Amino acid sequence: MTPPLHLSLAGQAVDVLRELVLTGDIPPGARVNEVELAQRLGISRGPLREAIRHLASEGLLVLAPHRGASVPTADAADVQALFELRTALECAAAELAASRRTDADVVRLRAVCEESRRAYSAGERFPYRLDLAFHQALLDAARSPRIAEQVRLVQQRVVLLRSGLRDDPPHQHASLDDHDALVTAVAAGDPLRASDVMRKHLARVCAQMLTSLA
Amino acid sequence: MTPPLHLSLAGQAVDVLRELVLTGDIPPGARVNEVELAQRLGISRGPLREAIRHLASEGLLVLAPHRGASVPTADAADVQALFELRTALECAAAELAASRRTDADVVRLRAVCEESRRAYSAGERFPYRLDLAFHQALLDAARSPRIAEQVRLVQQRVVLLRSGLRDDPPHQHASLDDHDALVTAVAAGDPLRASDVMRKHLARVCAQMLTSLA
DNA sequence: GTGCTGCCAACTGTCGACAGTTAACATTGC
DNA sequence: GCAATGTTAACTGTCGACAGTTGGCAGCAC
Repeated sequence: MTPPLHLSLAGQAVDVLRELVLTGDIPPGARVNEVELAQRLGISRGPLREAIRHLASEGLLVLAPHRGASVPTADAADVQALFELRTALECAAAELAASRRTDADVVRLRAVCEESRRAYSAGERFPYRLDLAFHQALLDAARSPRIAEQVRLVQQRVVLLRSGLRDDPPHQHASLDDHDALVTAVAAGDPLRASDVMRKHLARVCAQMLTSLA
Repeated sequence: MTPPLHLSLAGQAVDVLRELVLTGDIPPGARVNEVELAQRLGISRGPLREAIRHLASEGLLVLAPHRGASVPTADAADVQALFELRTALECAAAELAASRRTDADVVRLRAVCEESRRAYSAGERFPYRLDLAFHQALLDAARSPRIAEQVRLVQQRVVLLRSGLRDDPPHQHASLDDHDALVTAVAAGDPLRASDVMRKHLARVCAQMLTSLA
């Protein structure tokens, strides 16, 4: 049922390598050996190099001349800069979502929120998977393909940052409330409030990430 | 005086090819023949392919499997989506600039505005070069490297769109006023107004671009 | 004349090998 | 012992060639 979206070896290598980086299989700071990884993937260096350059353009790898690629490590300034970008994008998305949402969008957002609360009440931690699902649902409601694409890339970098953090934070309840408030603002068609709630939500997430970093 | 920032052939090819696309030397819709262009640049296909993929990641080329790269053509929906992204980014940049600007930033912004008015009064049209310089100065004042990087990429796409448009628009005086209003808001340290002015400015530019397209 | 079928040229995707550079190690002089 | 220097191994940057696919063209049937 899942058609091989990428027929080319380079395309497949992008997917595999992205997973290797995001799961921490290749940890931040580690370097990528082209010949070794090419053998491991059973392909030649050509397609692998294209995959490496592609992931570098997504920010999942950094390139140094004659020194190859490595997984980036982030300091506090990087986190702040990244969240400034994320805030710009997702606040705009929240505004647009509040302006353009359909009933189906609201239903979907509410469903994700409820599932999140169920999972949280069930004693488990707030699954990050559902957090991503919520933000994705909001992006769908915004109907702005380019903003959605950029948010996807930024979220990927955030996932990479999280992979370096071991302790899951205690702010999950606040995030659940933020999401609910966001849905309320979007459902009410209130772009300003949606943007404002999103801004505060991301400020909290960013602050928590900065403390986890230190 | 211009140090070869990219020693590698691939890096040089990126610069050359980017210029070929942005100047319209390779017009929108045209396809890129790897062997032919490689010979023309005096390099092999390997580095050129890397350059092509890089520009594709910047949105200056689109790739079709087994059909190579071509310069993208944009319709009204593309322009709108692009300007939604640009608005999200530059409004955030305007906000940050209003919060973080130094006296030197304000001086620089005012200088660019005055030079623009001088050039406009001199009978010439408002040089697009100075428009870019203004937005660049604003980004410098915002001090958000990731937002600045993304704006740079979006502006590049806008330049590509403009290359397909022959008639320069009559809204230049309005843009000059917008820029002045923006500087005033930034100098006053008023993020909300800066963002609002920027939003309206970009809405005007976008609308004008859409009419030029039709 | 029209539609289909098979061939063909052109181009992209991929590979293996060579050349150049970097960084680490060993060596030498002090 | 320490610093500077020569050496070497490993890795990246680059190249030319082969294989597979795509789209167009000619030829044939109708």
